[in-house]
Amino acid sequence: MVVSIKDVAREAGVSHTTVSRALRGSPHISFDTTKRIQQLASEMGYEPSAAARSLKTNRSQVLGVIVSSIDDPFFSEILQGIDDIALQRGYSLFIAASQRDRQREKAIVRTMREHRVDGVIICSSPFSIEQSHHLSTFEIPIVIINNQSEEDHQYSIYHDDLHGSRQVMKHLIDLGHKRIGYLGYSHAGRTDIKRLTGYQEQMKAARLTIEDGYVIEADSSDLNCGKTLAQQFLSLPHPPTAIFCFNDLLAIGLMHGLQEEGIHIPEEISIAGFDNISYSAYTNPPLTTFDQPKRSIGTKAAELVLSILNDNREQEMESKIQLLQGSLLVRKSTGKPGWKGNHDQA
Amino acid sequence: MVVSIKDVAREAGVSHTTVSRALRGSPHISFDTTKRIQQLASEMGYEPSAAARSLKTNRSQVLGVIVSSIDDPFFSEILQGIDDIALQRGYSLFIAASQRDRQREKAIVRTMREHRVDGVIICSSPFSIEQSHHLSTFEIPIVIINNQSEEDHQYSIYHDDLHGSRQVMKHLIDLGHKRIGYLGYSHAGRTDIKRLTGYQEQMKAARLTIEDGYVIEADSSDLNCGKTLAQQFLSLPHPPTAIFCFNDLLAIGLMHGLQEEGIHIPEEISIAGFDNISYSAYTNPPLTTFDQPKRSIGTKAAELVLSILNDNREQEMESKIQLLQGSLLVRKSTGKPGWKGNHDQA
DNA sequence: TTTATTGGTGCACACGTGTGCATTTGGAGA
DNA sequence: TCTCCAAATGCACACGTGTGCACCAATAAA
Repeated sequence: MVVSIKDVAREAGVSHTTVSRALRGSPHISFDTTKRIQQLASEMGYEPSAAARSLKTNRSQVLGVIVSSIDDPFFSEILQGIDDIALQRGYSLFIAASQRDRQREKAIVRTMREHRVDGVIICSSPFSIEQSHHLSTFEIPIVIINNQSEEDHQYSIYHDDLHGSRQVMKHLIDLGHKRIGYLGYSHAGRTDIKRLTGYQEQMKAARLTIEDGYVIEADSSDLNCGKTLAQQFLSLPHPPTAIFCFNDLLAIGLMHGLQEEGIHIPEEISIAGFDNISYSAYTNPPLTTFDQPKRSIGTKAAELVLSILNDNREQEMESKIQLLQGSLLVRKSTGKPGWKGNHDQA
Repeated sequence: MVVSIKDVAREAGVSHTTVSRALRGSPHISFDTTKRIQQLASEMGYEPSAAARSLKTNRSQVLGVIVSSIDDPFFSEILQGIDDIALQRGYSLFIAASQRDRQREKAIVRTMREHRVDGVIICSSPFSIEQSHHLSTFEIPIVIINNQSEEDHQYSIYHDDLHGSRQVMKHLIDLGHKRIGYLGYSHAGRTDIKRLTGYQEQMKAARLTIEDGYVIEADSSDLNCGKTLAQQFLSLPHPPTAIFCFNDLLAIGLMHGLQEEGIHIPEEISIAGFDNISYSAYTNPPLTTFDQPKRSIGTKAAELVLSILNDNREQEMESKIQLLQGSLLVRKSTGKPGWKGNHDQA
């Protein structure tokens, strides 16, 4: 049997009002009564009903989180960050995976609206604008992580992809590479563009030419697209001696595909990833990558939503966009070109 | 402004009762009215308040999911399975990570009780019994995935670890290995015992001796405990020629540690994992492992909770325990012993 | 015309909690 | 003893939804 505030009241011989106040520590209630009721409620196993409270207060104490996919290690680390803050501040999380499926997105948004979620964190590459508008008309604060769409959003957390991309490219160029390829991910709008821009910019700055076929845009960021992509790079007239990948998953897949073709990494081709998911320290060779502060991104996002909720709304209405920076992580998958003799003619 | 059932009623010129019935498709309301009101509600952007409904119906349409850690790839695949069913059946998910921390567990259970979650799926290795009792006194149906504690739980989904462990061991023995080690995970109670049992049983059946130090129990299942463990195995008087690991994360970590010591896999030592997380197909060499049907485990668990909720309670009170089987997945990390000459004396 | 029936709708209350206002109680001051 | 004040508590309503029951109107049956 679920015990309500009235049950406690009956047991304590007071009105439910008194119980309500005592539990919330209202100054109108005498110290003795407060203590006695709190004690009793705890003994009776009372837990306030979030539903009833939320109905009355218009606060659900729930945050919605939308990711593209739960089992993408990149997202799950961000989720951990969000989870930390949420639990600590007494919020629960609705977590749902959009799977980049419009139908699912609609269902998710509907559910979150029904539950009157206090805020939403979107961390899903191509989350449709129309759905987020749908949310915002409900006056639900939304924070977008690494917003991929073209238009800016009022509250966002970004990772500084341009900076990261430059670092990776500088590293490759410093090693002496001249023929560098880029493996992108077409469904990641803005992020892919930033990383590609850094690539192009640094190539230009170093007066290196981007040959035809050096830039490939994958249409999935799974591990398993490595094989075909490897062959695409290898079949070029002058295959690159280094490939900068949009993220670690693609890099690992590509590395695997290249190794299956008998290519030695980094002796013949250097590979660099991006994001630093936990696996990439354990690949063979360990992957050089850019360490994006995923956990911080999660915590910052959660803190931002909560601050929007709790701060003075009027005063804080200016938009808040935060830019976080990571750092280059050099491991063993990158090295000087031609360690083992370069059998292609330049 | 959030629109309520009353706003719709006012607009439609009927009572809120009629609106409530029309939206739920009650047969008492005329077809025309029903259609008209549904249309109007949709135009006005009405979404029923889950809080109010839940208060009245005692159903929150929310399931709680407790995992040890969100960024463990094993759990996240199970989560995907749960998420699929939940979304499809109109349930939302509270997902929380216990991090094997008593304090967090308490907070999670409290939050779930407050929200009057309809059911809970526990998928967290060492979730304390005391907390799940705490939940069950609240009459919340609980399904436990791969229950680790010693006492059985009424509703559970298990993977057949004994079967799996036997398959892996048979594979190693068939390859001709005689000196086989086992790397376990001490915090996984029952699961570790089952896998270890399969190991011991098959060793005995093949009349192989388990030398001192062949069984090591790690106290973490992270990737990064590989190095020290590798040295532990290598420093044995007769190092094993094959090591069966409790799960893929440990196997990958160990493989990495061994490779850092210059050991060739599988030529010098064969490594087998367990679970088949997505990454294990992309290690170098690709990992031989046992494919646990993680997604099915998730969907079965979700379906089980929901069936407990919706079926006739009285009739279905018998306990339901399901046992799912996976299949062996032979990749490249296992091979015949002594391919490259075995420099240890037997 | 009256009565019984049925389909359609509204009234009023309930769910559990929070809050403005009224009420009670106890004690201090006159 | 009476008055006044403040501290402590209870009453009643509200939040948004669902439901038993009563009500009304229209039609069929008598």
